[in-house]
Amino acid sequence: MLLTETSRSSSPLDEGNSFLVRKLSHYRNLPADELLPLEGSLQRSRRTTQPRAILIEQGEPAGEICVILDGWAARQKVLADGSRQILAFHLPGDICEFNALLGAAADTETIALNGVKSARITRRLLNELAVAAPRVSQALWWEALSSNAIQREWLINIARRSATERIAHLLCELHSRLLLVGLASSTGFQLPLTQAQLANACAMTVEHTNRTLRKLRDLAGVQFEAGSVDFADPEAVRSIARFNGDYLLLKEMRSEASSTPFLGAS
Amino acid sequence: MLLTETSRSSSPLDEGNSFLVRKLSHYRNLPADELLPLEGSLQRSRRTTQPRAILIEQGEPAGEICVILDGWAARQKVLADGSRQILAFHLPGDICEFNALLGAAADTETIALNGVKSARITRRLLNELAVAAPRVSQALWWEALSSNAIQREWLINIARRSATERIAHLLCELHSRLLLVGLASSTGFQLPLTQAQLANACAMTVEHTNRTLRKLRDLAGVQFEAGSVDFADPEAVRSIARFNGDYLLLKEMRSEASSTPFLGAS
DNA sequence: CGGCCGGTTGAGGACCGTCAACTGGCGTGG
DNA sequence: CCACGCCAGTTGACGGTCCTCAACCGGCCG
Repeated sequence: MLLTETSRSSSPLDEGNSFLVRKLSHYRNLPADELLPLEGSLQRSRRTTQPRAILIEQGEPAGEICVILDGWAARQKVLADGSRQILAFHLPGDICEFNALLGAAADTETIALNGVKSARITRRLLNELAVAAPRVSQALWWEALSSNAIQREWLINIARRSATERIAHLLCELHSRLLLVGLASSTGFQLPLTQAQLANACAMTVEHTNRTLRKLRDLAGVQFEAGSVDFADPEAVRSIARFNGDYLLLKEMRSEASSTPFLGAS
Repeated sequence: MLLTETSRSSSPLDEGNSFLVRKLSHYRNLPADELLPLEGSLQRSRRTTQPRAILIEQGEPAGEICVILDGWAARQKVLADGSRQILAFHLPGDICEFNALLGAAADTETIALNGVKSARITRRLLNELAVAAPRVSQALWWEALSSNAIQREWLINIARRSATERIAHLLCELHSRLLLVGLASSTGFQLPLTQAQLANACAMTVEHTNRTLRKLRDLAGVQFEAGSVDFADPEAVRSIARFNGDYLLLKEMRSEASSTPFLGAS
């Protein structure tokens, strides 16, 4: 069965923070006392964004990063002709706009795909975590690496794979990422995307995406309905996609990787 | 005329460091005394790599980053079938594998395209710079942002542009980046790439790349010969590519962007 | 000399985009 | 209440961009 946020939050304070914490804990063992400052801060900076509304505006020099507590977001670039290209999907537990920490204006915009609950991590908090919670700090930066690796894999997806492989690969990636935070079963997950958004992310037309989805259903029994996906045979889908999830960097960090990146107040 | 490294190095100590320093100085005004530790370190860690040889091996958990002092490199991912996809070109003054700082094993390999002179920046040096040379440290991290932005733009290039636009856009990007370090004239630059490498980076076949280059020559007078490119009409090429270089983040950093990222020793 | 590599050209076809039309669901407003 | 419009999804016909396969050229080097 598919887990939802509310069905698994244990305490009021914990509510909504757990996806990020759960993911970070996969990277590294994190003692509870190190997690408290992060969890508290996320709790205090919660906000809600409506579907289709802008979560992070282009040109916004934030100086803080955005954590998706619940819901899906998409990072996209607005092109000269007004069209948009989706560059990344942000799922619960993901961190958006790591580069905002340097004070750079975002050259992309991030929109909410469905109702999104988010929170912010300030530069100051990151500084404090680097000293007071080095393991948490490391895990956060590991997350940034993972995010870059996903960006690179998207390039490969579009550059080298056929339409069928491409869609299948994206679905496998989303499945793996959602599994990590407990938002997928072994054979399916909630997918709050229209075919147009799926098409955009895969650099295809809507029509061809539609036909490709049909093909995936015929080939591997992939079911799309009512905002959810079900893999009748997950291994078949991964095989079609030639999916290898190593790039997600999900395997545990070597703990002797003793660098603790943090931001110093200047 | 095209400038070469040797023709513009002023002092022996300065030799080969100047491309990085020149680029960083575009981001931010850097006092000479802050630059000394960086320049000295680069000087001490110089190494040379032969054409086609591996500069950074896949799986290598470096803990230090690599600076291209001279020559071109390519970051590429080896796929399951043994083929490779080029993800980025690294030009003189560029920094490779920023993620290596966290101790992550590289999931890509970086090869030298021609003879490459490189140097390393250790985590320890970055820590010291963050304290002793905050402006240099900021500029280095700004460079990392620029590198990520280029990665995103490559996705857009492959996702949304036709073959002609795609090649033209890549050429415009390389031109802008080389101009920044003084390695291009207003109408051309040295291009140490085979058509096969150009094709790979643009996700096209060699044959179609060849025909596209011919088309670019017919449309905009772009000349390819003997490892160099000449734009008869640079503005025409940019127009074909719909090139807008804002994503390169070349405009000067706001100096009130007062975050000083650095790595703390743990 | 022969082999290899990079570049070039041609013919044919596949994959995917374009254009067009139609469906069903949903909310709005007459 | 139904009419209407809009949006997401679906299907078909057609065409173009780009890939595949094949061949050839010139330069370089052993």
